[in-house]
Amino acid sequence: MPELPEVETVCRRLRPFVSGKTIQDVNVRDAKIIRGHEADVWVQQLIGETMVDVERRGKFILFKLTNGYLVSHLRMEGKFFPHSEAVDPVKHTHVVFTFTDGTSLHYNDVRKFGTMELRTNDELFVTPPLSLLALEPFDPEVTAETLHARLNRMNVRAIKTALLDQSIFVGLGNIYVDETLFRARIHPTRPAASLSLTEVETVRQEAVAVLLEAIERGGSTIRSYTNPDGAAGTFQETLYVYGQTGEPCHNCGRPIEKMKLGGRGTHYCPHCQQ
DNA sequence: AGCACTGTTTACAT
DNA sequence: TATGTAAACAGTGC
Repeated sequence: MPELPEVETVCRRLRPFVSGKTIQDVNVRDAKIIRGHEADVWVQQLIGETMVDVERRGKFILFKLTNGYLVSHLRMEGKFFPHSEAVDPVKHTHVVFTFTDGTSLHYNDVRKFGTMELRTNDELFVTPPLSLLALEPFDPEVTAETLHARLNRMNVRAIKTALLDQSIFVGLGNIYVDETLFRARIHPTRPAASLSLTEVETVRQEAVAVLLEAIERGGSTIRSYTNPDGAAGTFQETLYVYGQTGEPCHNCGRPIEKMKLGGRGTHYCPHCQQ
């Protein structure tokens, strides 16, 4: 489901809801979601903790606790739903946080790919998964020079595959990487090492622009994504290539094509992206 | 009915 | 080491 803009939207919604709330109980209905601890041990560590803030790093949600962090990744279908009144869990509700004020936070995940794990303050950024991430895409230290140098070290890897690698560039997923490469007019199969410094700068700028515009629009709802209020995003209305197979290209009018690259559906304009 | 597809990541084989 | 493939799971659409 979510790429960086969707995760940012979720964090913005959850922040005012959970901040300052103390965890009274946690009901783990499917332990598969919990990583690093047995579920009962994990629950005991959380009870009594107060959620101080909600932060985002890449596509990860960081619930800042009185002691340490709860790190969560939604993967394909994970969703957090805040509830002000008691609500019964539904079929795909796997974790329920109940706060001392009677409100609750439900984690639903149809495919059960999502994860939650605890980290101490000291561990947070020096242990996986966060230690494996490149800098945030909006960080001024992410420059064409550093990115170009990194991409140049690769042998045959396609630029799309490289940009999806969160250790190289953070935040893009399958929708936004296709949109980025269309806007940059770069073919997704171009070897990453073949891009000039100028082309890398164009890609970087377009990636940042796409991510920021998508955040502005509350993300993209293609099939199942909603924000924690159940509302859809609107960025899907402005997609140029993702899911636009056969539709006319906004630049040249020729049909958008779809191919398979690295196991992912890949949308592009064969004329505008040479 | 059965197969291919899905917004992610990573374990494993080569 | 780096890269490609399969797998985790459930649902949808052809």
